[in-house]
Amino acid sequence: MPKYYLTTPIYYVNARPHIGHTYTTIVADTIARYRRMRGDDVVFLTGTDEHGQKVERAAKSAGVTPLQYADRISAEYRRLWDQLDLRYDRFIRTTEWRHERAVHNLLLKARDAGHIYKGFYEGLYCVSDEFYVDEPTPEGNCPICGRALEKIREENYYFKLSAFTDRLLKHYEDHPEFIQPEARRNEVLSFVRSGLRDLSVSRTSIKWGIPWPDDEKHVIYVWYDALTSYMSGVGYGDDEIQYEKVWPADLHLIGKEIIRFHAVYWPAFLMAADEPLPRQVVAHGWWTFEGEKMSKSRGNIRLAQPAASVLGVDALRYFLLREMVFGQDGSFSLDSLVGRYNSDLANGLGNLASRVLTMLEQNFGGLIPEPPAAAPNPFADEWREAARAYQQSFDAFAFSQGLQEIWKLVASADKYLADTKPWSLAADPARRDELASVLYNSAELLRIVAVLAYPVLPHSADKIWAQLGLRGSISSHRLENLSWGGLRPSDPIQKGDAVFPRVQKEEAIERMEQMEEQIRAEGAPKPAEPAKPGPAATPAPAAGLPAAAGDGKISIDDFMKVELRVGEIKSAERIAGADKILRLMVDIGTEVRQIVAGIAQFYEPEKLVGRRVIVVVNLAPRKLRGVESNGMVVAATVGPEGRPVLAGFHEDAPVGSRLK
RNA sequence: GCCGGCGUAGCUCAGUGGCAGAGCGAGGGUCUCAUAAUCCCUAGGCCGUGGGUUCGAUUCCCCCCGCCGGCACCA
Repeated sequence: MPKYYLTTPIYYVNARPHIGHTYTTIVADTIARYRRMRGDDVVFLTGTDEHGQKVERAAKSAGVTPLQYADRISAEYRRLWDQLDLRYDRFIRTTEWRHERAVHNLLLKARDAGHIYKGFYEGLYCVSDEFYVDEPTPEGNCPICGRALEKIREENYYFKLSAFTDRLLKHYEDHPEFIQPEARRNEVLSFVRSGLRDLSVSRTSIKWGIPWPDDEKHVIYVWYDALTSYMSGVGYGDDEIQYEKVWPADLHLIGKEIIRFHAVYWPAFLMAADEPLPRQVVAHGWWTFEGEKMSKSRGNIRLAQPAASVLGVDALRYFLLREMVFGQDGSFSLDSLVGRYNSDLANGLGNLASRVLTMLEQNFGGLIPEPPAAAPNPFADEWREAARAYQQSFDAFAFSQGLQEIWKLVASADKYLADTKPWSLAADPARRDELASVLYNSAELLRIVAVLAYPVLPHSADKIWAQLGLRGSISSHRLENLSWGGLRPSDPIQKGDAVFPRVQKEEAIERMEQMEEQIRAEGAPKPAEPAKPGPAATPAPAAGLPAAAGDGKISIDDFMKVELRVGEIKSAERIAGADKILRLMVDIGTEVRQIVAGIAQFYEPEKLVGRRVIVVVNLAPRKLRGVESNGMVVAATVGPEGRPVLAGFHEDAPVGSRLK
């Protein structure tokens, strides 16, 4: 039996689960169920990523330890997966001991092979300003205070990512299926081709993480830590027998925002440690809500529970898989959710089951009829063709297409009934055989539909299965054994309630909205907002400078180091080759400064002239797009896209005045 | 700015060098087994704009417009 090991991302515990996490996990669950029906020995891993600064901060503001905080959110994820009956086989938490050991294992292998080096941030440092200086004055002094600079070295461990450029490219070349879909693959390709820089894989500024082996000042980079959970979750460094059996992963299912970590860094980390690479990384798109990006700051994040509880888990699964063209972005709206439910599930599959079962009850006393031996099977070719196309689609993650194939069979069954009119046949005792044949064929096609739909509609398929009087679990059915004639004549059916009762649209939507409100209000742990708006799922990979430590408070002296002055914009123009930045000439009283500001997408240059702004005048100069910037214009950062809003005054403030 | 993708019926999307398709929605009709379900008929859509290649282009090429993504750039 071939094994199939698939993973969802290890979800970051700085936020509660929403429809995006749920979508990924539902897709994974569907693939797992589908693969089992194909006869694979499936291992399905999910879990939580619990280290890093954001968790540290969120815990602090919640007044608990990071681990307590992580415990809480991690449990919430598991509770939700259980509620939705998502049947993962393994759940890994990055705070588990076995995981920590695995990370050390992998890291040491890479280090022993010479792919990790103790690097140093090397540069100039101003002791009095406590500031790393990128660009000193021409005399080699501090641009802020003018004092002499010291050369310093800040310890950091680096991973030799640059050395893997060629091997990665070759791997992509040799395994075109490694990154899916195609568009994502191209993006990764062009990213890698543009050249890779070594990656800092340790931090000294963060405490909440896995300590660096034999150097406890450092904590291991969160992504190195998180990605390794795909291995620690199946025994790496702990249960080698299991690990050997399960690894490498056959599929890492992820969202498109974390493709780089999975398609570039992760394979490089594995190459460095000489471990086998995963077979496939598949990135899906994002759900928008009624056309808008979902984000916390917009308050339009959709939770899964309302849909699941009003329409049923299967309805949610069906919608998510049917509505999104896999790989592209999809639009989630309650209106189309209920629309799909009523038209495809209630009127389609549910109604078909209902009419077939009723006629079996009325005409054959609730027993499967014996079709006459000579009766032809009108669906003989059709169902095979549909099953084939369905498999082809599901193998390619084209769930929407695969579902359409199944629904063609539902439509065929409905049409068949309309054509053969079993209710008329029933009126004529001489046509009893015909009636038996028609109802048998319809019920049998329904059985096949139930089997094919099982991975997406596990509960409903099981229900239909039982209603048809079939025994055992539909999940143990193997697709390769699927054949016509599974219903045994004389077996009793069990017509029960409708599988998908039709709902009144407005009412259903209202109930879901109320429920969402309620869940929100109940306020499970309210994680602290991240410092910057935007997708919170992706910790910045930048190998930047350590952030200020401490309790977050600064002294007035610290603040006074920042020299803010009133400036007036004398001119503003766009910079060729840069669509986000403007070149401003700003009068700050003593001089006119050239300042580059990232506001080009929101301000017309012409309208800025004459405007009074607040300028940080003692910032180290920096070149942007080849243009030197001597200072910074202060602006608020607003909304999910981080729109800048320039700070200004309501009363007259002379140019050059200092702010404090 | 560089790289890539997209722009087809009200909506969501298929599709091909040679009469433009599906599902949903909407309109009309029908059966009555069924969950006011089913089934049948109905969309006359400049296949984004302009140009080129071709006997012929929605499908190939170029320009433009619009939208989306990746990268660089938001001191």
